[in-house]
Amino acid sequence: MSKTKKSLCAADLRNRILSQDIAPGSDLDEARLSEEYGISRTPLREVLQRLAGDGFVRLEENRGAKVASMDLSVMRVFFQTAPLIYCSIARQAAENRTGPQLDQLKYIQVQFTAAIRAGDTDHVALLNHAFHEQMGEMAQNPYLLVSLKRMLIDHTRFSQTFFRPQTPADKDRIEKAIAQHDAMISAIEARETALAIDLTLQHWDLSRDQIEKYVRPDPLPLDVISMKDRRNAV
Amino acid sequence: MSKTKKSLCAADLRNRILSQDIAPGSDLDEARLSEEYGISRTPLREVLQRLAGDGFVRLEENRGAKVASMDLSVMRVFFQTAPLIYCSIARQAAENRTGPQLDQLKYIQVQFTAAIRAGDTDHVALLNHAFHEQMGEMAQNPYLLVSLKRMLIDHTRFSQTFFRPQTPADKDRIEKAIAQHDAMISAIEARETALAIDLTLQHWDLSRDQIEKYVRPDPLPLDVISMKDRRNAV
DNA sequence: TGTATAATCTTTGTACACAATATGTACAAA
DNA sequence: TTTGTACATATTGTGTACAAAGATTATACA
Repeated sequence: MSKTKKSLCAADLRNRILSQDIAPGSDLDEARLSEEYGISRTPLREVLQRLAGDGFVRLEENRGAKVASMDLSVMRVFFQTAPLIYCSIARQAAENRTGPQLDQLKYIQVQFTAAIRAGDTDHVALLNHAFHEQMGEMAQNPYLLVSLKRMLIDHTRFSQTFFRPQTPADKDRIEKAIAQHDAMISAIEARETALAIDLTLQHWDLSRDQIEKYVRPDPLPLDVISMKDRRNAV
Repeated sequence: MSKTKKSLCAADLRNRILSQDIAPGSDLDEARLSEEYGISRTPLREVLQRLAGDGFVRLEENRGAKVASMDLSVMRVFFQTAPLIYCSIARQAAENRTGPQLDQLKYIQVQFTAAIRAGDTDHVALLNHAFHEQMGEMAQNPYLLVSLKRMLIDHTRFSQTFFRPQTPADKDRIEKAIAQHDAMISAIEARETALAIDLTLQHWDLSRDQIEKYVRPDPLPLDVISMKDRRNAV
């Protein structure tokens, strides 16, 4: 019973960090959290240790746990490394996947699509996360898997806005992402390694563009008058 | 004071696992270890949680901690993945290393060489481990670093025999490894990326051959008579 | 004698109390 | 106004006791 509480706590903290419900860099108060989740401080601390091991939080001596930060230097490395890891995973997923793993991937994709159709934006990002984590499991490569998991923590946090469409163009991009997932499933099922890698690169390009758009949005108008001028000019 | 005891415990367990003083797959008894290191079970459990996060041990629900196993399937993936990770790390180490990091690498190499000259085989493997971990730090890529660390855990355990030379040929190989380390330091210092990668591949080849030789040793003689026959024949 | 089940023992998990350390605030001195 | 120090407060770290789960042994029965 209390085991459930503990794993529930771990899962909830995980999701809250991924969805930026708890902001990067923020402090986690042991006493508060242990009360919130109805467990004692001892097991809560163990949960934090595990989250630290998986890279969700960072433990500082006598200063408790902080949510993993996302500074600019990390972001640079993220963009640099993502294609390598994602493609390596895709290759091995196509080569090594098992039947049950594929079924699980399809099941996640069904939920993912349903969440988008239902406008359940909070879950969409987490289900997208689960999709790519499942691909990681399918690769059956524990060394690359840890890298992938680290990347996904940041990727999911970066792409929070991706699944909150504002414009029709945003909705198109999401539809494209769904289609790419479907295509990846087919490629992996057919063990078409080269295709799986190619689709992964396309999927990455789509996601990267969206993240860049979020990080470097269109500048605010300089002033109202210039806006009017420009509009008249057009 | 007790903080020291705790980190000492963590470091010692780490080293004992790396040097196979504690065998892969073996159980770790909390009560016994906490007594052995003079700390209470609570902090010891935290140490184990951390080691689990770093991939040294594996925690099982209500069954405590076991040292990470090394089965055949893992080994296959290890050989498959090592060049990718090691070369990626070498590239970025050459590109991103800082001065102090380089100094640290040189310092480790001095200790490494000295330990070999002194025949201090126990420490040699750990210093080799430290050398490659430091290269990982220099790459400044947290995503790849976690992969590298996982690889190094297994690599160090695999190559226990490497640094216990039996034949003159073994000693030659160790000298070659020292020279390769030195060359890598120079390449990284000069930021010669391509050279660093090339040296890393050579270093990997050397290590891989040695591991293979350990895993698949020369077969025992079928019987004494045949041995004599063969010797006379030669 | 072999198997199933109960009792016992061993080991892990949790709660809580207390100790150690860090943080914040008030006040004094430069 | 700024800097340094002492004290109060808050938060984290550790030890111990107890609860819960697994493993083992003993015993009953077929």
